[in-house]
Amino acid sequence: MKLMNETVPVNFESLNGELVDVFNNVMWIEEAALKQSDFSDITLKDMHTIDAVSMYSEKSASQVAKIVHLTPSAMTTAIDKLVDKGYIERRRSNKDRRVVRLGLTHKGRVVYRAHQGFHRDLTHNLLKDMAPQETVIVQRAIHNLVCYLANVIKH
Amino acid sequence: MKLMNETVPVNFESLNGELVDVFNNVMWIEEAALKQSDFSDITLKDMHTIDAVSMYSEKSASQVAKIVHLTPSAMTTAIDKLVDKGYIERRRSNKDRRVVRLGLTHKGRVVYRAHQGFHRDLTHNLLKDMAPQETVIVQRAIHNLVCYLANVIKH
DNA sequence: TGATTTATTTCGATAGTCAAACTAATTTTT
DNA sequence: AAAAATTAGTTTGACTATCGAAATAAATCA
Repeated sequence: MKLMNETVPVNFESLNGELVDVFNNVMWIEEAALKQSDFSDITLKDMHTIDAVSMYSEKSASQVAKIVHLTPSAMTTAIDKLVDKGYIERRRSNKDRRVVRLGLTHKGRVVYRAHQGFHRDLTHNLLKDMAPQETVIVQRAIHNLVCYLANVIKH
Repeated sequence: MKLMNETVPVNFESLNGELVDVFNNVMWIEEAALKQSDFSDITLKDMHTIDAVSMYSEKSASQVAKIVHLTPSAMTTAIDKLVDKGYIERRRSNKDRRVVRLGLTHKGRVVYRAHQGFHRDLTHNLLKDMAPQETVIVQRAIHNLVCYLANVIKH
């Protein structure tokens, strides 16, 4: 375990604690919000699938599987469910008839936008009462995190 | 859907995107890191249970269940597994013999500290190359988020 | 004491996941 | 051009996590 030293700001531990809090809870809160919404028939994981399918590009099933870290077989059943519930459409590509192109239905686009709204609210609240030059610093911090995580991925 | 307006910094969308990235990926990265570690026999959810049991307080099974958002029955089986694997100890309270007090074994404390280390690394990297007065701003932002999420919980 | 509440466990059902085998379409090799 | 290898997706079977309802056990209340 690392010990604190003098160069670390005194409230490192409290920041760390709040960060852990955020990570442990966002997912659950998002899930709970979804259950109380008009789209209670899908889970947060379904939501992420819908998000990966997204609005404007026609991604293949395996591309989406990769994004959400599911195996192709799990993706198949996930899509089955979302097709049944009317959020996603399957179309066999004419170019290469092995591939399945995925797209959102009207209902899918509605829930996609709602989910985007949720995330925008988070971002707005992250920046609450911040001066423009302060928001830049926050942005740098989040960017640090993204870079670090990207590095962890490629060990 | 909220529209952007002039008071919002131009890179709101990019910050929002990176934040979504972080939320969608931390969990998965944490899970993957765990699989490659010496503790590949537990999942991230197990890790969060261990974290909730934590080092120094003797929490009951249902308290831990509440923290990690599991039903008591699911908690029972989750604990069974972690007891078998040697991470957690069950002790019946002498005060009230209905309640099960949970504690970490030596192995449990080791993995708990490793997990704390992971989170501390995240926090360190969030603050990478930041001046002390900048870290305060970042802390304020994260605190905003915690407060917002706490509000969402109690609708 | 008997009834009620509380903490945990057991049981049965359901849903999500993976790996392996399989189908169909495409590309490469010979 | 036929055969072999590759690729995209699906089906199947096994396993795990989770929940809700009922069971158990202990404490508290009337």
